[in-house]
Amino acid sequence: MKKMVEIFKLLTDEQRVRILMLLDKKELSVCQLMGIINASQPLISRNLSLLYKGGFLEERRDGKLRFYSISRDLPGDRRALLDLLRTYLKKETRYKDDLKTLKECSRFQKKAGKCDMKTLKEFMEWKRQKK
Amino acid sequence: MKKMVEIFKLLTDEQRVRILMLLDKKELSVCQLMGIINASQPLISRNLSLLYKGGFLEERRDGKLRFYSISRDLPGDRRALLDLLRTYLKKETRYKDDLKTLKECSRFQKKAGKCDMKTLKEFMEWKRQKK
DNA sequence: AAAACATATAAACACATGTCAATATGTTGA
DNA sequence: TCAACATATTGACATGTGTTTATATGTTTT
Repeated sequence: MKKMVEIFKLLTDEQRVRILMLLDKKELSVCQLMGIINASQPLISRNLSLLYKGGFLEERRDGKLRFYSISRDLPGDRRALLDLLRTYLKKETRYKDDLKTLKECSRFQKKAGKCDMKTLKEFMEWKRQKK
Repeated sequence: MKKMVEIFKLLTDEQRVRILMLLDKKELSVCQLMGIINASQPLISRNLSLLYKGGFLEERRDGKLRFYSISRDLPGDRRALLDLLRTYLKKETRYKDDLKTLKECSRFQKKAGKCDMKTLKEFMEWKRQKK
């Protein structure tokens, strides 16, 4: 029961939920998440670490980059929570906007042929100007 | 999305989850919950109030007593969360113990023919000695 | 080996939350 | 109306959590 409560605590932060829903679509690196969510690197790292320790994520290292994705053998309760989130966030602006930004970011990177911080900063700049 | 996060916050406290799972079985008054959960009255009241404001509960007044129960028109997300909790807490000791205590408490009250604090205190005492 | 880079971790602070003690509200019965 | 009772609310305090700044780790490139 305490375990369950600890899991809920992880979902108590909007940014963590956003990260989860983004990773639910696609494996992403820290700097990609920074670009999409527009938050500081330590904060993203910290929240990833918490979600990781909570059994939601798995990690893959590729050179300097670390990619995070939803764990392939996600425990049942966490799987159910993800399903629930997907269902009930579907219509929310913030959720839809994030998925849109994710696509834009992927396209931007493909064009640049890179996945480094400089490219991501450029993306963030481009995104900011679009408004 | 913020709304969803607020709902999770309610499930971040073990006592609130216990209350929810008890009410999931049966309508209960504040003093009954006190007896079963063995916590102070202000604390139970506060947590009931939070769950109520969060759309989980409905209230019925009968004289001095206030009975709480799971809202009959529970929003979908909260309904889904309750289902999830029921499923994944089923095997937990704390959950099973609480349900057992609930039954004992109901029996004790039926025998006493009352639902007042004095009776509940007696129940708590009886329960404590049984150990 | 050194410099540049991506990410993680630690320290410090502000802010939110849980809990208890005290008090208020509202109902029942004498 | 008053006393007894069930419940709600408030104020105060300790503890927990999110965020930022600064620093550490580990990898790649030159």
